[in-house]
Formats: sequence, C-alpha cells, structure tokens
Amino acid sequence: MEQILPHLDSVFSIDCVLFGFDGKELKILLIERNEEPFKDWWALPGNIVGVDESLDQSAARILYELTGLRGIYMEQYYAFGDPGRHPQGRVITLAYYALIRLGGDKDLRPISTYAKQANWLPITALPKLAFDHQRIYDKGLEKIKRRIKHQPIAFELLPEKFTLTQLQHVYELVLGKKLDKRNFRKKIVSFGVLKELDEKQKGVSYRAATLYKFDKRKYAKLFGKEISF
Amino acid sequence: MEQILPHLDSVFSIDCVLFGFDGKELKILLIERNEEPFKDWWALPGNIVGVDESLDQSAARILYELTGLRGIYMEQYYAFGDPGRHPQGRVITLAYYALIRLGGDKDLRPISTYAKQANWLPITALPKLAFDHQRIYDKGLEKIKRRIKHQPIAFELLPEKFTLTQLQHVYELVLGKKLDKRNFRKKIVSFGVLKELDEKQKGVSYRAATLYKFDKRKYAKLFGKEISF
DNA sequence: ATATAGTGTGTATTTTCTACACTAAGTAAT
DNA sequence: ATTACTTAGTGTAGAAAATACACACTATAT
Repeated sequence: MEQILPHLDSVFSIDCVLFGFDGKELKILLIERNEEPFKDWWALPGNIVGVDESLDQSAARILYELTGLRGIYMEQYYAFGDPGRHPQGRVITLAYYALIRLGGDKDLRPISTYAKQANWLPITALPKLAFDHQRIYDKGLEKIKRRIKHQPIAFELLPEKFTLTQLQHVYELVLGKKLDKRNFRKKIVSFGVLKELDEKQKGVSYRAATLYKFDKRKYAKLFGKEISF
Repeated sequence: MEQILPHLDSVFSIDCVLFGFDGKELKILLIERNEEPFKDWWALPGNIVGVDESLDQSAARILYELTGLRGIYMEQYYAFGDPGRHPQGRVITLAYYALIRLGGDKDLRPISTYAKQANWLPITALPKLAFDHQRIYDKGLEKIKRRIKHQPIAFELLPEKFTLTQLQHVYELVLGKKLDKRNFRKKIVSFGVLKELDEKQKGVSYRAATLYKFDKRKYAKLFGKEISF
C-alpha cells in the first residue's frame, strides 16, 4: 500500500509479493486500489511500518490482515527508494516475498476501504501494476528463483503431504522451465530431506502416487551445505 | 483493517560495510564515534538519506565523503529496523557493502566531527561494534561469500592488473578456506573472463608471475549463466 | 654456485549431470 | 472381464565437472 501523509517528508512502508500455489498455478495476491494515486490500478499489498513493530512483524501483519494466515515463510529482499517512485513524495519501501500454500476459499479476508478487492492472479497473466510495483515483483521472482535452487523453500508452497510430481511442478513453475522427471527424482531424493509415507494420493482417476513429507530434522543436519538445481 | 500511523520521529539511514583489500588482508573501514550514544565505540560508517537522493546515491556519497573514491562497486543487501536497535528512537537502516582496492595512503580523507578517526581494520581482529553493527557486518560478509561464488566481484578488490595467486588469495580470504592452486587456475581460466597480459609482476625477489586483466566484454556475454566456486 | 621462495603445469579417479523409453498400477467406460 | 486411458515409477550409459595430488622451473639475493 502506498498511502501518504502529506506533512511527512519521507515515509517508510513495506510491500509484499505474496506467492501462492493452488496445485496448478503460481499466483500472487494483488489489490485493486480505491484511492488516488493509481485509483483502480492493481498493486502489491503493503502498509506503513508500525511504531513498535519489527520489520518482519510488520510484513507478517500485512499478510495476516489480508489472508488471516500466520506462520508463513516470508523474507525481506530489497529496499526501493528512488525519489520519484511515488508521485506524492518520498516513500521508501521494503519488499518482502512470502510463499503460501493456497487451499480453497479460506485464503482471503474482507478487505479495508483503501482497496476495492484483493485477488490471487496467476503470474502468467498479470495486469499493469501501480507505482514501480512491476519492478518490485520482478526482483522478487528473481530472488525466489535463485533461492529455490539452494534451499528447500518449495515445500512452503505445497501441502504437508505431497507427491513428487507436485514438487517437480512447483520447481518448474518457479524456474520457468521443464525438468526431467527421472533426474529430478534422483536429485531431490538424494538430498535426503524427504520422508516417504505409506499413504497414497486419493481421488484421482489414475494410478495414485506415493505421498511424501518434508523432513525438517534431516534438513537441519544438512543445513549450511549448499544444494543446487 | 485498522490503519497504523507512521512513527513521525522515525529516521532512515544507510550504513556501509566497506571491504578493502590491500594485497594482504581483508579489512573494513570503521569510524570511532565522537558522540553519544556509543561515544568512543567503533561503528560502521553511515548517514541519513538525503531528501532527493536515491538510496544508491546516498550510499555512494557516504563512501565518497570518507574515502574520496567514486565509481566503487556497492550493493544494498538488507534493512535492519528492530525497534530498540537504536537507544534514542526508531532508526531503520539500510545496509550496503562495497568492495575497494586499497592503494597506499590515499584511501582516507579528513573526517567530519562526529567521528574521532576512521581506520581500515582487518576483519580477523575487529573491535566490539556500536549498535547492532556486528550483526550488520556479519550479514554483509555472508552476502559477499555467497556472491563471490557466483559473480566475478573478486576483481573489484584487486588492482587492474593482478596475478592469479593474488586472485586466489582474495577468494581464500573471503571464503575463509584454502583452495587448491591447480584446480583454482583451471576453473577461473575456464570461465573465459581473464585476459592474459604480456607483462610480468615487478619488484619481487623470486620468479615474477604473469599479470592478468578482467575482461568485461567477455563477462558481459557470459552474464546470466551461473558460475560457481 | 647455491639457497630460497613463489610460479606454473598434468593426470587419474570420483562424482555429478544429462539424455533418454518403457512397464506398472489404478480408474473408467463398455 | 476386457480394454482404453492416464499418470507413476524406474535404470543406464556417456559426458562433463570436481577433486586429489607433486614436482620442475625461474628469478633474485647472498
């Protein structure tokens, strides 16, 4: 969000790129602004940092107010502060991204007055964004591309139990390219952070795939070592 | 959604971790404070962001005022803003690191009144730092460790013409570990961003090593591809 | 001429990466 | 029960990259 208080010569805000995965598509949460400037434009959700909040808390609050979710993986990744990025004055904004598993309809809450609506939109068909939000988004995507190659953040986008095909799908969407099935499985299994379950996928009209969990204990041991895709 | 008001007194600053290499040691530039709080403590150089400056410009200015240098490689890497990180109120600070080739005495200029002195201190023997500057430094070092593995920033620390041994030395200091000479050379040469010169090292009392230059044109072609150490 | 200190080079082994295609299992329709 | 359909799940061979490792060369200083 980009609300401005006119008497301030500089304002400090946080904007969030909330990545969500619904099992099929990679989406981000955008709000349609109901105020000038950029009335009726889509924008990244954001807000002013509260007086006694840490930056991380502030980002978590923005996410909570929009989605009702807590305990989500979020990471600060860049500060944007060009004079002139905001038509009404100097606004320095800190960008965060978040990774969210989307589950049905419970992913949005009633929104405040400054926005008409909030919506999960697929990253393959994003509208024009207000302010310099396109740039903020671009840099966020770039960051998670890099990050997913080295750390197991893909799990944050998936339900607790998932199939290897789903996991591969996440990698393909984020990296923007196809991966070889056999090589992918070989590699991801070799990291030793997956726990194979006795359970199978349900409700599919074909052979059900084995379900896996991410094993945090094993990952903790591995931590520090670089993994790569 | 309730609107949280911005903290009117909040201050926005930039702090810099200036890494310098003098051919032997990796150092950072610290200032000894002459004002409360933390009077007489060592601290990272920093300043308030000017009204019409971009963030990058502001960081470049801080560096220029201390060293007289321009055109130095700098990168923003994190924002620190815990309430309580500054005893006198909310100060959000953006951290930058810079990579500087140190050449003799011309690396420092007369300093302003808020500091008693400024000094290049080796990272192997740093004093206690004011505020949360230890944390800011730690994160900066972590960042360049990661970065040097994937992008040719090591050249920023070396003079225009350098030997392979010097280059390896920089990698070893930043990464904090020994590298194998033959493998290092094989790899760095294979990236194809070095230009071998006809010149040799001078003034050494042993066999003079061949000098190399970093070839920016070749690097530009390679850009985007990941290199790794 | 000899001691010294750093330069510069090759190979064999292991590990990782890549490319590639078929059978197995379950569901749905007839 | 048979068949058609859809996705799950698996192995291997060749190429490329990473690693481990040791000695001869060259310039200077004494």
